[in-house]
Amino acid sequence: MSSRRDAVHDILRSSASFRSAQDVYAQLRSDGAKIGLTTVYRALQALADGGMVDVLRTDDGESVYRACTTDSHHHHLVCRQCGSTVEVAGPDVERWAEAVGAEHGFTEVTHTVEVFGTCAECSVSRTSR
Amino acid sequence: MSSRRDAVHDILRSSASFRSAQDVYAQLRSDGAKIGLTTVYRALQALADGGMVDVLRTDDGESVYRACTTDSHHHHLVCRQCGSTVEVAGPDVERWAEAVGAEHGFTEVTHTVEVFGTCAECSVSRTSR
DNA sequence: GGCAAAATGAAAACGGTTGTCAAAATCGAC
DNA sequence: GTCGATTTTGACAACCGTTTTCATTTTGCC
Ligand SMILES: [Zn+2]
Ligand SMILES: [Zn+2]
Ligand SMILES: [Zn+2]
Ligand SMILES: [Zn+2]
Repeated sequence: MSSRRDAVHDILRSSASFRSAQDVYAQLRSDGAKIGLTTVYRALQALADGGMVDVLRTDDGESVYRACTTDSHHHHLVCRQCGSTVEVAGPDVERWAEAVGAEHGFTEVTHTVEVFGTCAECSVSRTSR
Repeated sequence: MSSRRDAVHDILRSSASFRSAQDVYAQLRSDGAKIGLTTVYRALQALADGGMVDVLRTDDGESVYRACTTDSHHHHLVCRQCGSTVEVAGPDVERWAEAVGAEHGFTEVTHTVEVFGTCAECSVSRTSR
């Protein structure tokens, strides 16, 4: 179908970290791909809508995308420096969120949970500097 | 000190839901206050920096602020419809986040956790429509 | 009062994202 | 293959929340 969408998807699949639209666009262009920024935005949106990629917002309001390997519900442990990400499961957290919602009479309860830190690699390069 | 900052703070303290800068600005103006939008942004920023108010980002990228009553670390259960918010504690979640970080060699671990749902009141008005 | 420092706000700039719309690629008959 | 209809594309403009700028006003202090 859409080779451009596949190209965008491929970039994400080959990256361990969350990537922004402009980021993906820049890499595609430097890889020689003939694609416009608008199309990258549309592709990412479509992939996110279809549940093919995960999205989250950075502190400075940028949307970043990642092709996670786990199909089931999960969360992320993200390195603040290098952006490398580990998918993590938290059954206790899932239950806790549901319970908290129910306890206060809330329905259709969802949650956003992200964990940030400095990964081992970045810790080393920082302390050894 | 700053009477404008207090005015902004007061608006937040008198509201149970998270409010945006423009939102607070509109209310202050309609209350007859003589204040500029820039000052509202600055006041909210200062309050957030000083830990006087909590901030979170909505799905559409807007920063919203709330003067929480709890001084200690907590999270929020937010109604998707009316925005009314309950402060919730989750000791288990705190421990889980720390553990997950440590398990993967991450240091300086922080987390963002928010629970969303439809509050009891909004559920009623929805079903009875 | 007089003066330096801080606060204020109107307007412009910013930056990520979305809308527009005409051109290009793709599809589906014939 | 041709030709028209449909979809996709992308340069550019518009959008919108937020930040910066900078001249003016207010505040704190003597
Ligand atoms: Zn790292
Ligand atoms: Zn979860
Ligand atoms: Zn509600
Ligand atoms: Zn917490």
